[in-house]
Amino acid sequence: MTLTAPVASEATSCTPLDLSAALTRPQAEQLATLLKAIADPTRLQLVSFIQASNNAEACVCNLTEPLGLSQPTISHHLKVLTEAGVIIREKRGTWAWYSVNQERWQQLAPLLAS
Amino acid sequence: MTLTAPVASEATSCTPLDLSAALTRPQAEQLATLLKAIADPTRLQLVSFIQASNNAEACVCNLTEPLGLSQPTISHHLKVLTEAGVIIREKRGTWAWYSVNQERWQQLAPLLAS
DNA sequence: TCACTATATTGATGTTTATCTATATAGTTA
DNA sequence: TAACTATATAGATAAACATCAATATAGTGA
Repeated sequence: MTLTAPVASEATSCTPLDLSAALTRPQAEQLATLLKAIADPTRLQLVSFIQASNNAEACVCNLTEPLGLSQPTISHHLKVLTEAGVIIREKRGTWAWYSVNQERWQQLAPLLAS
Repeated sequence: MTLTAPVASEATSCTPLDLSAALTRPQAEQLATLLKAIADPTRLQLVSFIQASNNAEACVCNLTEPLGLSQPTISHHLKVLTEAGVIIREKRGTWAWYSVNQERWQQLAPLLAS
């Protein structure tokens, strides 16, 4: 004889939550994708460095040296940020100029204040 | 006319950026730690579920079923969120009640709207 | 005390990710 | 054309992480 499974209506057990106002899985996944893109110290510095540069744009070679990482690693991080829509890539000649998507970045401003 | 070089003043190498206004490494690491805590769809839903519950607090057993994950996994995620200061843990009897750190959560509001 | 319940911790496993070196691609200029 | 430069991609590796089953801890009540 096996033990009885927990009864759903048991008085002392947990009441189901009303989740009609909560984040759905797709919503949570989409938001997590954006947050993952910036949840890395190197990528946060990359965006900050681009923002702090002269015309609010920078190329890969500007960013490699101050971060002390290899060029492919910087390119990789910039790709992640670009695909998340946090920064924008514009090719001019052999250079790739990156600028900050201000609308997206402004959404993150409240978090940066802490 | 010839194609635009990067900037007339610099022919070959990149001009160093002025990073005096940019995020320092320790600042970036601290912020990344907070962002990592919420950059996960399950943890975003956990916070949202707690927020949506009756007194804006929930215990582990409330959260296990709607997420379809094991109890140890939920406890693990709640620990990550607690250590990041996103939620607050209060033990009452055998139950552990979790509530949202409203100040932190409000900083996310602009992102939730997008 | 003992049994039951709620939650936390441990240890293992498969997946993701940050990083490198090596190489490829593409634009510029001789 | 070839050489040079800036950037991207491929492949490998080690670390971090999400998850589970099993177990430990701690509170409650008979």
